[in-house]
Amino acid sequence: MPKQFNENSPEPACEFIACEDCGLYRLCHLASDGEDPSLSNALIKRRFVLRRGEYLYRQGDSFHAIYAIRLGSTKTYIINEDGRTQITSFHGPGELIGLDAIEAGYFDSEAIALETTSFCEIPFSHFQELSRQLPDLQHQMLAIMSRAILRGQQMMLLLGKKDATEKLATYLLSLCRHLDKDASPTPPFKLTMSRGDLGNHLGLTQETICRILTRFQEDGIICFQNKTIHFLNHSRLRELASKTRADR
Amino acid sequence: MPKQFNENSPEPACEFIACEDCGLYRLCHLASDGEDPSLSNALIKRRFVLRRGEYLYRQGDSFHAIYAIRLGSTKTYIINEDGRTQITSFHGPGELIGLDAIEAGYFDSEAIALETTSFCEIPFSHFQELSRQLPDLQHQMLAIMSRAILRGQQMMLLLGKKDATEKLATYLLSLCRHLDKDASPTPPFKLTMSRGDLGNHLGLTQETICRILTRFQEDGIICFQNKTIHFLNHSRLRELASKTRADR
DNA sequence: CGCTATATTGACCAGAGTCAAGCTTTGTGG
DNA sequence: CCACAAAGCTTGACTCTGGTCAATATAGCG
Repeated sequence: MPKQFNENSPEPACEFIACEDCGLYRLCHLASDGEDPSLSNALIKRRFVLRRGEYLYRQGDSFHAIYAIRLGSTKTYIINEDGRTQITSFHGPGELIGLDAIEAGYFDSEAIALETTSFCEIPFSHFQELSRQLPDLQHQMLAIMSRAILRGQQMMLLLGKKDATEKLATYLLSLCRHLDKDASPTPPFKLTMSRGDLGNHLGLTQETICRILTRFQEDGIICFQNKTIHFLNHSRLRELASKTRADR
Repeated sequence: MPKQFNENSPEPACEFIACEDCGLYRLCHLASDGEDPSLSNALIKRRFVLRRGEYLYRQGDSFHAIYAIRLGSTKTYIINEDGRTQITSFHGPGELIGLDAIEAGYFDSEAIALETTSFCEIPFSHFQELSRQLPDLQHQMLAIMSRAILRGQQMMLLLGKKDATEKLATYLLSLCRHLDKDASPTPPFKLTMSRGDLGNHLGLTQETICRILTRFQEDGIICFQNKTIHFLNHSRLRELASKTRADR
């Protein structure tokens, strides 16, 4: 039950991601900047908000739109026949969700808001119509999907070849990329997912996540208090993310 | 150094995959069946053959084409900073290779022939030109990439949540899908990759692969002799591929 | 202000990795 | 065509990382 998002709501607009920083920007920009000004805003149908725990879509839902996060975060996971789940990605502002359902026409995965989260919805039919007029739009979409495939491959490497310490260090580093570079120590960062979710995503248990976070803190690499985390030593984290040693 | 493939070579043509069974079919078919007959064969630039161990492309090579396998098999892998590799997929007849390089414009992965392998090459520029005239071509490409993303997600589930037995059973089952359904026992199937490669792909060691293959044979599920394998009990394999038990 | 979900920490254990030895297959050159 | 080398496969013994189970502690929520 997504409720319509009110542009004039009391929520602080400044925290929303700027369109220029959105993964959709090159799509939207092409559309609104095209030769025909009537294309303006043709891509985005609506914006809406979900609260923590609400589903963006569920397994079996039919696919008709892709989504971009304006503010907030989600987790996306697939479900095995026996009920086990694998969180395939966490998404934050500017990231796209739903690309995996284009072929089948329905979702095999589920997406849930981890906190109050605001989305842009791009109906796939809008995208298809527009892209007949703007071939570059097509290319941008291919680029976006190509990037999603690359991310999947990096995830396979992490899950298949890294030990627990490397996994967590790698993930924490990927969070830093979104933050101000180089700044060390960084401003506080909020982990919106639970330890269990983080473990699930990385192929570990929540207990292992706890233990390693504690160790990183003892070693002065991070400083955390529940969900809030400071990164104190980026370069050490980078070393830990891929220890040099013989190939397995 | 790919050598030009000779259509009139003495190799048995019957073993090549039929175009109708190729992952590219819907692309090629659209192109050669379009309203403008001059589009015929505009997609495929050439066909060529690689021998075992020869590279289709290497890390850093610039991207200009995607490839379809006509006959044979390849492995594709990515390389971590520390030199560890993760085989992200094995490809057989009808499958597409190179989709991960579209965004960057160069390959971050490498692809190697596991045996003598014959390819169709589709220059990406051909595809882009044609797709301006045939919007359906674009949609087919999105579908193909969407499927690649799904495969990646299934791989994450396998690597992150399954134990060694389940991993191998799942992989063996995926091989069966390509074979004649239901037939049990199936005709002999050739594993073209080494035990080490198979282990690498599944997040295991070659020793573990050996031990589990031996166990499967003792249990009458498969029968193998070196690289040749017969599937004797599909349903048991299906049970092993996802043991019912509590979610981790 | 209690209740529930989440997080932390410890003790113990098992699955898969490592190391090592021997075997088989494949490929090469004489 | 054979001999030898190299690569790949198999099996066993042992180790160790990270999972499991369990007991608190803490945070967030109504």
